[in-house]
Amino acid sequence: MKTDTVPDILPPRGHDAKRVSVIEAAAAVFCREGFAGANIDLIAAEAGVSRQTIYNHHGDKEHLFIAVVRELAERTNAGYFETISTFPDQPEDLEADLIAFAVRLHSNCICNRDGKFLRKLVQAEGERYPELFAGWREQGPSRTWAALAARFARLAHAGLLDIDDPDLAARQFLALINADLQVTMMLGMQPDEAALRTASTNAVRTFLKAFRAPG
Amino acid sequence: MKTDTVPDILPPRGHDAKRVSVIEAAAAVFCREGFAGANIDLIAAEAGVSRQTIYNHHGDKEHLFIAVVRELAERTNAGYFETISTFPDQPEDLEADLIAFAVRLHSNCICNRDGKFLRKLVQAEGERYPELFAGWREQGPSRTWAALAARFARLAHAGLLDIDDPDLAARQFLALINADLQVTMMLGMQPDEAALRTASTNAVRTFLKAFRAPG
DNA sequence: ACATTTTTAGACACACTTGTCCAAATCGTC
DNA sequence: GACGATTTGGACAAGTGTGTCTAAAAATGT
Repeated sequence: MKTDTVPDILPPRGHDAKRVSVIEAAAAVFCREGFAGANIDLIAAEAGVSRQTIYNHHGDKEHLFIAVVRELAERTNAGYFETISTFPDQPEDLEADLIAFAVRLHSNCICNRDGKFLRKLVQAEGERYPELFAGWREQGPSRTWAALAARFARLAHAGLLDIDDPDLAARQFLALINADLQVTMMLGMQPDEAALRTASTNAVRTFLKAFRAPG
Repeated sequence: MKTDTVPDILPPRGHDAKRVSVIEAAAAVFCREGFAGANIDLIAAEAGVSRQTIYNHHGDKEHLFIAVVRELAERTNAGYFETISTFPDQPEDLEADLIAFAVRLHSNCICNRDGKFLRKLVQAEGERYPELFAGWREQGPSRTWAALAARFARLAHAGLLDIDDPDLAARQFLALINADLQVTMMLGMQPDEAALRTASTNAVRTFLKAFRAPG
């Protein structure tokens, strides 16, 4: 008879803890050093794990890399959907609510650890793993953009916005969000809260000048 | 007595030709493989030059990399200024002229070989060479944004646009320009002419909805 | 044509990494 | 406490890449 206090996840506990710790460390090192420059010994040390354990779990460097990207993509994707679910569908103050939403988007998705890592890995190694990143593109940006577009379409339907092409509006919203932070992010720096608010405010103001429904 | 037919550049001809050929090949390989993954033998082969020549010219891998970034930054910068000098200061058809300008910006600066390479190198290795990329930032984006902002300010002064903060408008113009091509560029793909036109048209239409002067 | 500089090809030492193997230690569970 | 599975550390072979050195070949300028 099984005395499962809780139907725990299949693999045992310590095993799993090490697994995520490896992924975490590998993500950091792959990002810092690139695929070729990443050193498995260093990843092992940073994960607090022996090198052999990494080989036990993932086989070789390439499979480890793939596992890292999949994990990051999954998390980042989940973060996007969760944040988009807080979109202001019935805003009291449209501008303020959209600004707050943009700030959430930044801190939960674009500027957080996983988001930054994933973006960097896509840019650096995208051409080396076409199928891997094609998959990311379809599961990630395509879906999240569509989700965001649906929310904007709803605001338009409610008469608050004047939007022809909701998909385009969603893309432009995201582009404007990033306008002030492009270079900062490019160099791997972390903008502070104030910068996030400023960037979001600037973006939303311009977005509303372009798309706010007349009247 | 010197019979200089033309006051040629100081270093001899073949020497210089090899120098640029090395930079060219190195740029390509550094971008494809990253700094750590780049192989000097491969660069030499791709440049049609012996490995020793590279060491003669640049000393070691790191100095070669620095030379590549400097060269790309210089060229890209020059391209930006040249293209910005074609900004429509006295437009006949504001929308059409701005769209054409945006297309030029894409094909001469953002999507061309040097621009793509430089962006990728900044993103991949920016954290490893803080001073190098800090220099790029000041000589590049800062200056080009200011130059573009000045042009927008002029259009505003002429009563064609309604702009509070020309610097912000310039950043947002560039951000909108890229809105449709973000993912494509991220994966290192080259958008075709039609995509460039579409992206530029979408961007300029929204930009003008936000900033066109009333009346 | 000659003198000087540059380039070339190859060999070389050295360091570093990956991935494997194995015996001992540790962990989780009954 | 004992059992099986996992982890560990260390040694190891094989491959790869950097940077140096050399002598011969080519190019350059006068």
